[in-house]
Amino acid sequence: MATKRRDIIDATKVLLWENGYQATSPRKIQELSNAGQGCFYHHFKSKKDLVAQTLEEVADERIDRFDELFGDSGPVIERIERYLLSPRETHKGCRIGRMAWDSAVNEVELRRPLERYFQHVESRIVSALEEARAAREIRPTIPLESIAAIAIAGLQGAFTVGRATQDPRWYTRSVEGALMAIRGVLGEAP
Amino acid sequence: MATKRRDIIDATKVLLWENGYQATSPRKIQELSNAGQGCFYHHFKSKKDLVAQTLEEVADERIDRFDELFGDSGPVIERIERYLLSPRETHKGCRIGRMAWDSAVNEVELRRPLERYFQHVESRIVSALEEARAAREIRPTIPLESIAAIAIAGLQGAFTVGRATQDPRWYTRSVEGALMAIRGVLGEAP
DNA sequence: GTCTATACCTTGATAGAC
DNA sequence: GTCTATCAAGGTATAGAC
Repeated sequence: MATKRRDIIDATKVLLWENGYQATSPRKIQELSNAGQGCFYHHFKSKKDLVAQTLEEVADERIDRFDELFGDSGPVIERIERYLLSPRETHKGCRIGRMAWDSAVNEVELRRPLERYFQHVESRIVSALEEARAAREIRPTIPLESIAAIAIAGLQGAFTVGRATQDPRWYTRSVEGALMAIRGVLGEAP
Repeated sequence: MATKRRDIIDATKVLLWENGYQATSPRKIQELSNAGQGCFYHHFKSKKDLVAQTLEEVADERIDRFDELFGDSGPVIERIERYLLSPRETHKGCRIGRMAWDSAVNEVELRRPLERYFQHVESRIVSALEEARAAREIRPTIPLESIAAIAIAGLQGAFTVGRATQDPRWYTRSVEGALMAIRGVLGEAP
């Protein structure tokens, strides 16, 4: 271990996902990473600075994970399915979307990774739909941006109702509903 | 003004919606409602107790508001439209769903009103769809519970991405996408 | 680069006067 | 029912030794 900078960021990732921005204190991060006060403030000039750097890493990771799931070929409905149906810790929610409901979202530096993530996912889904349409694989009955929006918001909303009710069936029903709806608007293959 | 109890609850509603549970301190509530420490703890035995009572009221209000929008007759798609397209303060989100991303959700007493709200909305939408199907107004191609789930999760997710990006277009696109998808699976009127 | 000590503020709650 | 005074604990950050 060259330096504790990495341990501090890793501990922050855990706590952010578990408890959000506001409830993640420097002290708790220090305890989890076994770093002292001085060490912490040597590497990061403030809690906000640390979290900004951490969220950029998290966005990178989640973007990579999305790309891995979504792939770059195959029937578009299957690609969307892999994104929506991949196993999740449903009660914890999306590492990125979760941050929208914290004071984190009020700071530009903390919001930027969230924008970047959603922008990426949206544009990848839309591109895939465009290719499928060009290849006559689908005959969508509504705008492609709307289809992507259903997938993305459907998943994020599934997390919200799942957490509010603490009942994973609400999550499942929402995600599967979104998927069925998307199938419905993709149109018949010729 | 007989007692300050009401002012305290009203101030709590404002602050909860604005900042969530964790960031809403007894002190800030006291300032906004012009009540002292003693007064506060005379009426409520703790912050959690106050918030539990406040959230029950908020759930009642939002349920009433939903019923008002959704109505009890007319084409079911129009009723769902009124729910999804009613004007909102999109950057603040749903007074109820918002609480799912706060430590509030870890306490049974605080979670109960959230469950009650979502349960109500879900069962009303499903009933309306059942009636419409019985009346041959619609020929749904997917389960009615799934349709309701798209509406509910679509709206909640729209709030999340809208807040994460701070761009109301994401909200609009998501809500309208959900609506188009629902139209797509309702089937043709005979 | 890492540690301990320290400082100052906010939080959530209690005590006791009026 | 309402007020002010007070408190212990934790949040965020700085100072200075090693």
